[in-house]
Amino acid sequence: MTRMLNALKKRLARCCAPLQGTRVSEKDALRYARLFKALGDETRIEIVSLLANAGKELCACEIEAHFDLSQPTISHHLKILREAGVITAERQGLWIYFKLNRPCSGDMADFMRLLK
Amino acid sequence: MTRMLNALKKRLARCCAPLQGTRVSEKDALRYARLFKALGDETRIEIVSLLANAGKELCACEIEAHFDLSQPTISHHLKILREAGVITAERQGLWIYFKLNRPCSGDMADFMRLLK
DNA sequence: CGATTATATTGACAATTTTCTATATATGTG
DNA sequence: CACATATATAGAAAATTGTCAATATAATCG
Repeated sequence: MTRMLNALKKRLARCCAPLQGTRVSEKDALRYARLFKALGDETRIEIVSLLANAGKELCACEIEAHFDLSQPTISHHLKILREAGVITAERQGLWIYFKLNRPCSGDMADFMRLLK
Repeated sequence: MTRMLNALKKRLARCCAPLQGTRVSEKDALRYARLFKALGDETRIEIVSLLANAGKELCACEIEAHFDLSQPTISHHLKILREAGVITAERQGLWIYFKLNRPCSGDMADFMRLLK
């Protein structure tokens, strides 16, 4: 068997056919990763579930009251959720109210559509 | 104004009405957090998008070929995705094929339903 | 069996994340 | 203005994560 045939055989033995098609853009990959990173923490999932269950906006102190964590720690988690677009914040006098930003589930739906 | 009235006023000035209803269970919070943590990395999002776009299973070497990362690093990411139930793996001879585990989007749908 | 190839695991290091204490900022009250 | 309260920020320590080089394991081939 010639060397050429060996090379051909090796190519046929490839594990996968070559791929075409495009991957998600780097920009979208970053966007999705940021959203999921924000949700990838047990405390933050519970904050989100608290807001979802309340069905209304809650001030930071109410949220804090449900956790065994310091005020700055909860403030930090709220900031991460806010920056990822999962929640929004609005000051009313002395309090700052947080609520779910429902459009964010649009991003998640986009991602699920990607999965087909 | 008596001290009692002051205390009452303070209670009326509460930022939020007390909450009833139940939060997500701790078990579910962990489950969601693990899923989202797995997806909260740009490389892993791109692996998932690669598999989604290919529309078929891919062996590890094919996946590796799309990244500028070492083989052990990709292997590590594949393991995390596998353990979170995002992908499944099946050995066929020398190669191990990875494919999307579509039921995982059921978990995500559950979470989105939580958000209402 | 020995050699080769594909993938996984180990162990180390660097980067990032979570958490805290201490302090700052913003708003409201007397 | 001084004081109280709600939230944010800074800075540091501890835990977790992403990465790599080296090595191990598993399957195949001769």
